[in-house]
Amino acid sequence: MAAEPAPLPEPNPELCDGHDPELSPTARVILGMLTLGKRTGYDIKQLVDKSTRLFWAASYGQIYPELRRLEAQGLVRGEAVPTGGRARIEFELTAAGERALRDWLESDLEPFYELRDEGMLKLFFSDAAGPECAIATVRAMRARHERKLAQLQSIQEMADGGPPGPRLTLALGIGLTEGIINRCSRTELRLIADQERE
Amino acid sequence: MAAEPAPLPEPNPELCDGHDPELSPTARVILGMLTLGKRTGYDIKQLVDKSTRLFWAASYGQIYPELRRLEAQGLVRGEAVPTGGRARIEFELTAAGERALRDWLESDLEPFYELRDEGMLKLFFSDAAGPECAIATVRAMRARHERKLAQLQSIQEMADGGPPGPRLTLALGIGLTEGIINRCSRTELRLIADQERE
DNA sequence: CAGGTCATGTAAAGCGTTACATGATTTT
DNA sequence: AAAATCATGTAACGCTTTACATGACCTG
Repeated sequence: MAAEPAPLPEPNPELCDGHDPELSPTARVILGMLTLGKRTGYDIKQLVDKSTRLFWAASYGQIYPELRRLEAQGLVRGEAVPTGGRARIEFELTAAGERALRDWLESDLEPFYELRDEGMLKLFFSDAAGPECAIATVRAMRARHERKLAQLQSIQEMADGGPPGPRLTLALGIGLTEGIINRCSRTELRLIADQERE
Repeated sequence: MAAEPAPLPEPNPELCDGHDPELSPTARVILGMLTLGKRTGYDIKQLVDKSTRLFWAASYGQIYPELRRLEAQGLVRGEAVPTGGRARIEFELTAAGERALRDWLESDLEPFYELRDEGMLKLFFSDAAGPECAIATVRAMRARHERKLAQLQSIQEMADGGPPGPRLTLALGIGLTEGIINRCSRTELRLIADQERE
């Protein structure tokens, strides 16, 4: 079984210094968003919420400290650009930052993937409750993904004229979500049929 | 080693006011797994790794303290059942635990859902790297889900004669994963075609 | 008798959200 | 004048993983 307790004495890839101590999760979105131009922490958060949020979120409490760290590492450069009396710090990628971003994008390390789906968990244990439990759960799952789909479709025009990366990602996301909704619908119908057969 | 000298947290930190302070995330899997009968913390971890892990994980560092907390809340009951000189504590649901589990299963609060997919993020930013980046990324995504599918199929016999909840969940999971793989394949082929057209 | 599995647990660190606190500017 | 938005940031808390530590039992 390929379970967790596999403490292989893995040869440390970071031993030879002079190279990136690996980007932290939030650093990846930040650097990525900065390829679009100079942004403030606030801007980055808005962008994330409008684009990657459904598969990669970030909060202020994560973004601001991380920007500081990235600046200390020389991967971004911040410049105070106040608007009137309003504080404002615009960040942009440095050459090292661009390199780090490309290194990450081109690395073939197993990309991180994590799903936490309470609906599936409820379905799994649904035998411990009444027979409508499974149906309600699947219905809730479908509803959530339908909302998600609507949201994705609503930003499609925005991505339309843009670069291929976001366009592709959106198209793939829409496709995946449609597939999920279909599966949920089918499961739901089958459950209802099963229930009525009794 | 008998872990008695350890500073047990206050026996009654929870108010005994007849209202559930909502199950913590890990508590949900634990209570659910205990519907299958008496289990040790170790057993629960094995079960999670073999069944729900792909959409709901749990680690020892979470399970053991949570079992203590659940016992303090009166939702589970632990009994020492040593095998020879080997320490062993089997837990089972109490009536209150069963009630809490049902309450959770039947609650219609928005179920938690969170996805963190580095592959999608890479695809989103793939314009900042070479044109093979997007292809490699989608290929890696497909590969991961193919592995996941194989794993799901490998446990299908195990679930076959069992209760409907796990069976349904597995079937849905397999369907979803197949859909994802298909989308990835199509995206991949299209990217390759696009690249060759130049 | 070595190596794997069973079984317990703790400590530290990382990642992340939430809530708070502050104040300026813009919109209604 | 109120409300929303822009913009910064911190502190507290919660969840989870990782690494560690211990030891008994089982199998080859």
